[in-house]
Parts: sequence; C-alpha cells; structure tokens
Amino acid sequence: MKCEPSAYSIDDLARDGNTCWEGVRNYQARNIMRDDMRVGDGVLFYASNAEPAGVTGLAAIAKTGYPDHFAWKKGHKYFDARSTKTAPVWYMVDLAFVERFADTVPLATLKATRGLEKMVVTQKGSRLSVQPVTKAEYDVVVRLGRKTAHAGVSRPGG
DNA sequence: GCCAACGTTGGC
DNA sequence: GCCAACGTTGGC
Repeated sequence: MKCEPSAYSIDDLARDGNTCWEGVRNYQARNIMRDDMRVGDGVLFYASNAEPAGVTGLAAIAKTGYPDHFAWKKGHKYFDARSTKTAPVWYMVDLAFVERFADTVPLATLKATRGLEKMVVTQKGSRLSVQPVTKAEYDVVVRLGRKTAHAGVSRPGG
C-alpha cells in the first residue's frame, strides 16, 4: 500500500498503532481493499514521492473493507456525492503497525532483486496505490528490509 | 520541476 | 462506444 510520507508515513503508523486507510479513489484499488483483504494479511508499506521511494515497513490488515465514510462528508476533500450510505462507492480498510525497517528498501533494489521481476510495483507505469503482493514476494521484501545498510559487514563493538 | 504512463470524463 | 482531452500519479 502506497502513501506519500508527507501525507502519512510508517512513523505516523508506528505512533498511531492503527489507522483507517481513507481516500482511495481508484476502482481497482478499492476492489482489492473491499474484496481481497483479510484480517491479519501482511502489508508492505510503501513511501511514494520519497527520497528514496520504497518499502519503509510492514503493517497488517486490522479490519476488512468497509465504506469510506469520508466520501459522505460534504466539504471534505474526500467527499463524493455519488457515494451514499445505502450505496457506498468507496471502501477502506484498517491497518495495524507491525514493523518499521531500519532503512527503506528502495524501488531500485526491488527492481534489481531476483524473485521480484513480476511484482506489480516493479512493473513500468505501476501507479496503483493498493497492489496485490504474492507470499513469495512479501517474504523476499521482508528479508531485504531486515538487513541493515551494513549487512554482512562487521560493525565496531559487534 | 519535468514528463511518461495511466485513469477518467465527456463530446460526438 | 470511441477516443481526444484532461487530470493525476510518481519516478527521476
């Protein structure tokens, strides 16, 4: 799941513990949140428009898809008159904080890592803000994230 | 800040 | 239902 750090970062999630993922206004992303996510599913938390852009940590689904009620708030930036309480258009999930990586796993690293060739985020023009990730891809990224920047190099003091 | 890629809108 | 115009995303 992508977000610009200026809007919401892994540090914000670490502070909050839980958050609702409101404001997604793309049908494909909505469908994934509404139909595919289950409580406990692992989430790769991705910082877009960041330096570097990449995966900054892990979250988990804490609540399955439910109507994004911000779409019903007149004047709110996520207001959408087409969405009503009886026929909601937009959905969101709740996320729980799991882990903050010591270092961002940059997009360039993802693209260069074996096993992630088919990962959605490594494809050209991959703009979707909520993307499916396979278990194998997830595990590879977690392994990258848990390496420190100096992995394999002995540090002073051990 | 640029611009390619993509999704959405709306005229026809 | 096509497709050009437009707006947005997001890497660089």
